Amino acid sequence: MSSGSESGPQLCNCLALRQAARQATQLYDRHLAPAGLRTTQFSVLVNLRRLGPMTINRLAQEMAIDRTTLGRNILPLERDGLIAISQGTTDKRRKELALTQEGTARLRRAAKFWSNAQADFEAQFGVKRAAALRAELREVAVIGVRQ
Amino acid sequence: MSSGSESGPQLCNCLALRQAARQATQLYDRHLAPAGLRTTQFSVLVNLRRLGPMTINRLAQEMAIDRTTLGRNILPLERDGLIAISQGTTDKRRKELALTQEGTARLRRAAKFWSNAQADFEAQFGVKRAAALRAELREVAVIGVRQ
DNA sequence: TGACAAAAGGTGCATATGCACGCATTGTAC
DNA sequence: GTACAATGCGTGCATATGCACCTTTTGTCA
Repeated sequence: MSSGSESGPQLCNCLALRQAARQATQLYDRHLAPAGLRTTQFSVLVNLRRLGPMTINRLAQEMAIDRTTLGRNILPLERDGLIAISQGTTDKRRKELALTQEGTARLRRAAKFWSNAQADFEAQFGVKRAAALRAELREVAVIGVRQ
Repeated sequence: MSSGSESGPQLCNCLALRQAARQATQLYDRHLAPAGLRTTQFSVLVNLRRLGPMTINRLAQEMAIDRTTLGRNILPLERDGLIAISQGTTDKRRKELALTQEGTARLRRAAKFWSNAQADFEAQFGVKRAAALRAELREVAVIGVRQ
């Protein structure tokens, strides 16, 4: 190959996405640390509050994450009493995830830190620029859904 | 908060980045699978070919990845004989990573699949649009470096 | 109703990620 | 030359990620 993978200025879309995601995750995680939550955990709680109780499959679809990954991500949250997992009544296969009171409280505390992280990010990257970036990233996420 | 984390259209930059990175990773990994390489592993090999033999710290810095993460990522590559790890002569702390012949061969095989992945991605997202996105993502990665 | 497809979820395996902490080696100053 | 900082790397711990494969439970249709 004359090599399409030479990468001074990073030609691989996937790599560029992963690097950026790693850096952003570190930034947000640092901010969220005082609340005892990781970025992923925070987003699980946020989505449960936003959409109400629901099953693992549904939430996974909502978060564009693999079902089995989410199934494991929620375990620490249950262990810490932030969410409750109950078996479905009509459909015994289902497991309903619901935010607990403690989870709600933790989420409230964490929200402040998340805002700080978001502000930190956007102070460096630009508010409008970030909004535009998110719009593009949404399109990228959709690509995956179609596969 | 009146809630900055409501996320129909995803307001969290970090989450947007992670979701997009996950989807892209799945796409690229599917394409690279026949070569027996993950996206991360492919990029390690690419960087070693591009920059020549070097230490873990140096490569980690080059790839904008945590040193300890990279230290573990290279283990499967060494196990499979794609890279060689040798102790430094002048400085005994150092470990030099180098592409082996087998690694070079594997990389050559994988390059084709990577091109397919890249083409697949850009056919859906747009070539110029992808280039613009990468440029923005590079800026995001730089934010992390400054912390 | 009995066979079979479809859906919800779990598990094993392998890798990816990074923080806190520790160990050995090297560089530096006095 | 010795104390001490700095550097290069490893480990323990916890979480994140997803594929292949499996079990249980529902839905469907003849």
